[in-house]
Amino acid sequence: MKKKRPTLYDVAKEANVSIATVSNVLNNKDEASAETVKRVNEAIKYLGYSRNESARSLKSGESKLIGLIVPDNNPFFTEILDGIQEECEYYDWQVVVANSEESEKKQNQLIGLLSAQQVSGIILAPVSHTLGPLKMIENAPMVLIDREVENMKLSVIKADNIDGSFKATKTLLKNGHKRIGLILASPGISTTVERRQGYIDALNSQNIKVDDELIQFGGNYTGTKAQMNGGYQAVMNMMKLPSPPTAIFATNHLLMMGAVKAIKELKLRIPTDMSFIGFDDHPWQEISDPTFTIVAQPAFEMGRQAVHALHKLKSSEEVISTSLPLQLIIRESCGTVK
Amino acid sequence: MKKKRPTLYDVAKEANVSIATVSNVLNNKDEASAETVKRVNEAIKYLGYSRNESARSLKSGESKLIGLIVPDNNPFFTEILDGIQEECEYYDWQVVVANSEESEKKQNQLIGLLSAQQVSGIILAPVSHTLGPLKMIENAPMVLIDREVENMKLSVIKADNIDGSFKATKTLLKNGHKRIGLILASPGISTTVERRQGYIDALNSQNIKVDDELIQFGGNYTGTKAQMNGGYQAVMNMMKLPSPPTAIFATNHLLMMGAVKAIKELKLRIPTDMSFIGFDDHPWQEISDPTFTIVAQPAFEMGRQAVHALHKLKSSEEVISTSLPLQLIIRESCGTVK
DNA sequence: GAAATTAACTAAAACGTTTAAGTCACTTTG
DNA sequence: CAAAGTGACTTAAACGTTTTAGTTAATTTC
Repeated sequence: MKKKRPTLYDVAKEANVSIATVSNVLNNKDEASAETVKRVNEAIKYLGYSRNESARSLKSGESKLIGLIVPDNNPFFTEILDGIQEECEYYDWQVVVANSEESEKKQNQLIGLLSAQQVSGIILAPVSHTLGPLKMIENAPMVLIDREVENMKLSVIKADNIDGSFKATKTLLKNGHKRIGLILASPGISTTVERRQGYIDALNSQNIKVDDELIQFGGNYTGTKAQMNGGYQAVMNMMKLPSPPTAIFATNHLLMMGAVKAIKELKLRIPTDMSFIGFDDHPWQEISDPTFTIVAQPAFEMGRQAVHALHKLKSSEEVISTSLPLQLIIRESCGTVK
Repeated sequence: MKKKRPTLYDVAKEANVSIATVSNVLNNKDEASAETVKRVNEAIKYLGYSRNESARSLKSGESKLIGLIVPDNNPFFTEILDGIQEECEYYDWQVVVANSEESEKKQNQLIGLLSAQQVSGIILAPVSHTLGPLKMIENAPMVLIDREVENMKLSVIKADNIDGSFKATKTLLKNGHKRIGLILASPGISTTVERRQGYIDALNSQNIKVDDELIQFGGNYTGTKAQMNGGYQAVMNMMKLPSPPTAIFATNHLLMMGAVKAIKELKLRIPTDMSFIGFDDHPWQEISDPTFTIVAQPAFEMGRQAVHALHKLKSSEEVISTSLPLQLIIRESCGTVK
């Protein structure tokens, strides 16, 4: 079954040199004669030798792995992963993907497990506003993605949520809506705070009073089903109000699906009876009926930049903070108010 | 920035014992007195010690990592990843996720990189019918997922594609359809072969002749956009036929979306003008209008079972082959023929 | 033409574990 | 009461690399 892999020593014996020379050849250290290089390379090929990265990483204190900790394997983070993988190819890193399931305890455990693996760095989408005992983050360079934490100067690659939310809300306002329902995820993460802020800023800019009953948190629970259900309940709650909203803005993909489900169940038609703006673009939104206006996140790019930031952090201790612009894609789901 | 982590040696010094004793305590070897165990554990806590997995894996020849190689980061494989992660928690493994982008060359490279990392095993969704030089697979135990390869007795966890496809086709036939368009992915993978077979079996069972023009391969290209486009083109081609299909069966998620897009562009209504069955269930299919009848794959369960099969393979050299049943979920998208 | 430099190597230590093989002071056994 | 065990340790080797500090012979320098 599992054969013993050849080692440097085997190659050295085959090529009649010392293991140091083989190592030099492998690392292009330019200290061997052309003839020796050739002989060593032939031996490597003949034996099918490849490095043992465990040994290397023991020696160097660092593996060629980076850790990615996401709170959920949803399409948004999958696209981020895609970007991360693409950029990692350049640095010759592999990605260990772990799921914190929005649990702080699990997140901290995972940070521990990953740094035990001697990962070269960690890309983290934190589950809350704060990071636990700093001890852990001393072990591996860390870059935050999508979400920020308070009081720490860490590199973070995120979206400009305030602006994205502002633009979406403004669009609804321009279409004449005065009562706009906002469906947010958990209040414990920075994206929620920012998306709420953008909404409030937009209302303020038109001198419309913020009605807290129109702001619902649908993401207090974890897991796909629960988040969808959060969006569903949020709509149900809002529509029971004496003066229900004429438009709804759902600030993530799962909340959006739950919300649309509720709207459908209530036999309200989009955009005729209800205007709707969602978050996170996905192909199906282009083919659904109606097609959905959404705030699109540059998830792939975020992934790429996070890897880049990690590398920067490692090579020059430089802390990078980027807010990438969000794009409002107008489709059919928001009309003018009746 | 990066602090040196304490080692066994530091703990040993702190607790006034040898490193062997510390190691024994760490591994619950039951060779130390209760008092010593306590002292060692205190030292571990005090110093914030945790194992260096690189050293362990150098010694043991095996890391606590497993590799997952997918051809694409799509929702299907993401759900598989979810299942893999859940099951890995039990075995205390972490998952390195790599993307072969449906390229055989890349796939083989990745197998090499992962086994260089001394992964405990590899879960692979192969990009073609054959596996390259066997040399590679001797290095790490391997379990195939979703797709099979020829002439190799490897563990494989897959879906019963023939039956799933048979059931879907049969349903369309029962509804009176005689010309059913089939949209397949790349002919180079086993799922395509099987889904085609199920379709043919169903037609044969009703004595309906197979028309090759109704079988389109939409997945010869790689990448999300390209696959969707493949589905789109497939529909466009079929609808140009003198006698176009009255129903379409798209055999994966991306092809389905492309196909629906084309149908929409052609101003055909589902299910009034065209019946439709898709593949892979996703929440949006429940809220779209119409809702879609689909063949659902137990992706999460496949992930779990793959990890389990890997463990079985390692512990007892037992090769497991499983075909999990597919479920046809009937919704609104397929009606009776006019 | 002796001293210094260079090219092409090699020997050995080190990274942090695990483990086989001791050691030593006490029991236990027959 | 000598032999054999046992409990609680320790020593040192080994895993496969990288790297520092040599070594040796050939070549350059003045």
